[in-house]
Amino acid sequence: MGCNMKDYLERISLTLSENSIRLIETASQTAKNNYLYIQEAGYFQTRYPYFTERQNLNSFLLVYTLSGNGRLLYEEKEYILGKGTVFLLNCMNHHYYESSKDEPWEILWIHFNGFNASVFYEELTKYGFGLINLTDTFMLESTLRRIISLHQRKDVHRELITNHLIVSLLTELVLLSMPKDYFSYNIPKYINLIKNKINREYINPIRLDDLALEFNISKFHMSKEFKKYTGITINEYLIDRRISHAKELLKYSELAVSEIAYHCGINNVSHFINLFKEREGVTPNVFRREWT
DNA sequence: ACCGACACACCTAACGGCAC
DNA sequence: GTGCCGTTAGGTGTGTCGGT
Repeated sequence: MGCNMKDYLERISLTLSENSIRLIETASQTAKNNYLYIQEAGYFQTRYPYFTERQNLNSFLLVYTLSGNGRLLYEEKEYILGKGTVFLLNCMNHHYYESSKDEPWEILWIHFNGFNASVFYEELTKYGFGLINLTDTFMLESTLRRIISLHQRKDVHRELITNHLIVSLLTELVLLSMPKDYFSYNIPKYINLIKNKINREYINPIRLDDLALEFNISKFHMSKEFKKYTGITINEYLIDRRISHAKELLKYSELAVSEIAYHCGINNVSHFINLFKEREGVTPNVFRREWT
């Protein structure tokens, strides 16, 4: 091995209690190609001088503190790990964590990887890396224990179930880590009013200038805020609504494509076909044939 | 919270292809 | 030929970045 940046680094001091558990797994090819899968998992009761330092390991590490205190260094910042905190690391990045000197540090942890694992990590760190503090830790703790138990028992279906468990666990964490702004109670009123208007009136032409005028707000600001709180642009929302209605008419009516376009507020057939194909991958008629 | 500028997605119009 | 579906090119409205 050379000495370039890609080199794997690991320094460890394992100071563990006797009832600690470390499971090392070898996932099947199916799991590696299609699932989120466990590489290692365990329950550690650690005490000083327990520590781990690593870099360039192709794995994600989730650690949940059951009790005691730990310390984490990641992306040049220090974090104190108390009871109930969770963190998720990309082990390619340099990281160091250790048990505190004062009291034992008790943790549940999983090293995982797999299809789209990085998507969850990126989603979770979209607004920067941080510890996650849970008010209700029951789901997380029981899920981690169940994953460990599945692998201890060598359960026949462990890979499939573990995939499901990791996905739902990460989904929960992503939702919890979202900034408060993204929850409904902080959404400006006019965002929902715009949505309602589009839902009611998508058959008519709807222009940004008119919306801005109606809600007495700058067009630019309105566009930006709508995208921020809904994840899509106003026009995209409008088109989604129209295409959804079109799909319903294609499936459950005998109307011609040109008629359907008109009924959905798109007064130009060719444009309707373009939009439909772009979103559904097939033209309206092909879609109709596939569904009837 | 608002605005200017610019890239680009959207929309329109014109037209080609196909079935009848 | 006629009607309907689908493609394409070019003008225009929209989204977004960066600034106030």
